[in-house]
Amino acid sequence: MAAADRPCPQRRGRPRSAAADRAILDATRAALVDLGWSRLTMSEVAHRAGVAKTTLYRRWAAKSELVVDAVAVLFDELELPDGGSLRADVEGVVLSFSALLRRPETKTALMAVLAESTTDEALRQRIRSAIVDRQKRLVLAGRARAQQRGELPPDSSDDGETARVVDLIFDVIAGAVVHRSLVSDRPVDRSWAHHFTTLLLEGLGAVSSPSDPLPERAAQKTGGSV
Amino acid sequence: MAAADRPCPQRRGRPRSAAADRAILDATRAALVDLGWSRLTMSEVAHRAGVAKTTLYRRWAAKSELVVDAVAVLFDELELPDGGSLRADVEGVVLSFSALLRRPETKTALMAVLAESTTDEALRQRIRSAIVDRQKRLVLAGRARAQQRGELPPDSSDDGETARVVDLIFDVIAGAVVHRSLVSDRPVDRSWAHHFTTLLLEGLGAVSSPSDPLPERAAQKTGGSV
Amino acid sequence: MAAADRPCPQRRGRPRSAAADRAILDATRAALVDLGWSRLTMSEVAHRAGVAKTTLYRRWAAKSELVVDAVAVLFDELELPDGGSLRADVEGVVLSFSALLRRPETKTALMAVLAESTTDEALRQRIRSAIVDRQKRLVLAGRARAQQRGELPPDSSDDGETARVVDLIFDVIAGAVVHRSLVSDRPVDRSWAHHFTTLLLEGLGAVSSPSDPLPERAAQKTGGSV
Amino acid sequence: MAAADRPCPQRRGRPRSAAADRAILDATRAALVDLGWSRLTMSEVAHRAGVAKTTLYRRWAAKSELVVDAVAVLFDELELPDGGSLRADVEGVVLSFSALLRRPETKTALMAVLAESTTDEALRQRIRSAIVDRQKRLVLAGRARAQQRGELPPDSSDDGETARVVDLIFDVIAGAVVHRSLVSDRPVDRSWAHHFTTLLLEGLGAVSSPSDPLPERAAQKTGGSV
DNA sequence: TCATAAGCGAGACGGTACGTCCGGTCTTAAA
DNA sequence: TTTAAGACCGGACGTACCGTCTCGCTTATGA
Repeated sequence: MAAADRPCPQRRGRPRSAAADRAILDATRAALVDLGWSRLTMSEVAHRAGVAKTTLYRRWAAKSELVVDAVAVLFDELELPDGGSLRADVEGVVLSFSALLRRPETKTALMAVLAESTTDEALRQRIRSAIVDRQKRLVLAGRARAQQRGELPPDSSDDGETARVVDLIFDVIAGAVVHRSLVSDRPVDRSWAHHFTTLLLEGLGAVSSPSDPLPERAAQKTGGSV
Repeated sequence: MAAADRPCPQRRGRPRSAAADRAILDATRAALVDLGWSRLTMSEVAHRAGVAKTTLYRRWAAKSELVVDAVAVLFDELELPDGGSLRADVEGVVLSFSALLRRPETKTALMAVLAESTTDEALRQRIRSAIVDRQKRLVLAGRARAQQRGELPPDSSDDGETARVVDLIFDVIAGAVVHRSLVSDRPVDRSWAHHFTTLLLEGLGAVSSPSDPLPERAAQKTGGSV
Repeated sequence: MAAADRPCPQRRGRPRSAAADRAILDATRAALVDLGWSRLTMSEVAHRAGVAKTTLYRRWAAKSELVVDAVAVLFDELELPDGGSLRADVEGVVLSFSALLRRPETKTALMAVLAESTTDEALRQRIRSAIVDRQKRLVLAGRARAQQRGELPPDSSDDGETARVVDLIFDVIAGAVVHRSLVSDRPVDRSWAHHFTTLLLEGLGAVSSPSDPLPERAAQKTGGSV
Repeated sequence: MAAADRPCPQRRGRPRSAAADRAILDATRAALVDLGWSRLTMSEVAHRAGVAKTTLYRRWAAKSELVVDAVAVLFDELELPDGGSLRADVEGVVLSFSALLRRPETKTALMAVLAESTTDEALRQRIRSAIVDRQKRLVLAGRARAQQRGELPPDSSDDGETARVVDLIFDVIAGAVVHRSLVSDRPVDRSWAHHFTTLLLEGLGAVSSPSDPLPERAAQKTGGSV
């Protein structure tokens, strides 16, 4: 993203240092771990990266933009290994997403840049394109697999309809995990993931009745049917 | 909350001004609207409230604590009017919660103090006791009504089980609305509320099939059954 | 001078620290000695004085104003001990003025603030009122003594005439000493002072003829007559 | 001076552009007029000259050296037209020197480089050889003419004695004019030049008595004898 | 009743970080 | 090799807030 505004491969004068780019983003993540968002300063990042402040400001206009780029790559590491069933896939993504949110650099950074973005339209777009919208690929992948398995009906002919459903599921899964982790501040463990998945797949009735036992670990491995 | 640390009803010397308390909280909300979180300063609040900075710091140790108290009262204004059905109640709370999150003072403040709280245990507790946990009353009320109507089975004899379910539903509803509003940055309108409620009540299958039409306004008023 | 803008002895709020004033001016002089003008920084002065930069800027808007006030007091230490004759008085003031200009804090500061003042009218006035005009007292004192001794005719009845003459003598003496010391960069010693005084008192002819021997030290002590 | 460090008339590779030299010195003078010394930057000079900063630093190591070279040429333009008498010659040089000091590029530059030179021996020598010592030619010329006219006795056989007198007169004339112009900040006009010359030629007594009327313009043209 | 204790507005205090600017060096491609 | 362009590191700039402090003053008791 930092390099996105280079109009041509070689303009004139000395080109920007790619090593500096890397060092800055690494230093930003390290500083986030040590200091959190509010005590993170541009000076500190520059110092840790062995770079002058001007070099930093040449690339990123504000702390929030720098942090978005620094943590975006971590979200891209999320994957959706095939668990063999829709339930297993949902539980898997819930657990791996919550593991990501437990990392200090992501949890402090994510909420902070979102807060910043409420009064900064450009930042809002940057967050969505660099972090949020990219993760919908996980929902799309899980949905496609479930359709192949016959667990879900094939795509509607209406593309808008499909997008609406994907967005909805994305907001519900991501929102629930974020809220549990960072707002309610309680652990997203196998048990919670199981009950959440039940609610998602079967609705409120299924979790309100006392008949949703947490399966044995062995049982989970084979994957429960929907 | 500001007064919570008074050791006895009346110490000695001049008592603290209640008018100052009010003026400060009002000024904080107004400044949040105008400036957002990151440009909000203690000096600005003091100036707007017509109060010295010392008066402010005598009551709140940090910007984040002040803001928590200032916006907490707004969350307490959330209510759950009886919509006649579980579906109507859920849609109602979704829409009124999202309306609250559209207010500039809440949306900028909520994410910011949550971000702050990731590196501040005391603040985390303050947020939970002043804002988050209080809203579970809405889930409890809706659930009780639904049980009275027979839409949900009565409480399990296991209190832990009940708390688990209430927490889960709370995280799913609140998380989905917050994510939709502040992260995906898309509107929580009647249509979205309807589809979300369908997902919550009936599970993934119900929203994936093309048979979940948004009812007419009139139809919604009478409330759809589960 | 720094305190000159206090409208009343005690306005409101915490009064400014007189100790800080003193520490800053002392630190400025010390830093001038160690660093010279161009490497002198506000940060360095603040650090040496054990004072925050804000405290500095609250009193002085710019480095040049600070330095003017810091060195002005040194110029006020110049005195004109009665040497018994006009010649002795002139030689005395030449030597003590040149001694002052040999001090590193004055020689680096004086030219620098004068340079600054060429593009800053306010600074120009500050320099004149704080440093330059005050030294005319030396010319006035020497002139009065010489008149008492009968070495010079009494004041003209025309005040403008008197001021004109005083200004002229002041510019010639101060200018010659400054030029010799700082521009030509050669020493102002007893010998130079003697010949300069001869020129001043008797005119060009007296120094151009080879009949102006430097008197013995003993002879100078008793003071040569004009 | 800029070219003084060329080891041989034609090194190897592309020769330095003489046009760049001229453009840089012109730009320096122009920038001095517009900005004064302290706001003059190397970048600004480079930009105005249409030259890269490297080209500038290849020729001058520091701002002060560049400025010395840029203004030195202006001082070389001073001349001493024969006024017919020693008095006329002195008044003439006083007025033309003060006219030079009224130019913004000289007045701001001269004091600034002198200030800089108080902590920089190399610069001090550069200033003396490029600017100061060259002007003694004016004193020498005036003195020679006066000797030819019989207004002054012929040179002493002692060369040191002669140099001492020339230096003294130079410091007195230049110092007085600089001090009047830049320190006292008052005009060097015909009247001041007349009284100063009287003091220089006849000594203090001549200006202290009320008998030194400013001659009519016509009278001055013919030139008063000493 | 009046001393005492705490509150109050004001604003100076020592700090820290800001984002900008400049100095002087280095690295490109072109000449 | 020099040139123009411009990125690089370093560091000072002057400003803005932070949270604390020191003032003179006010307001309620409780001795």
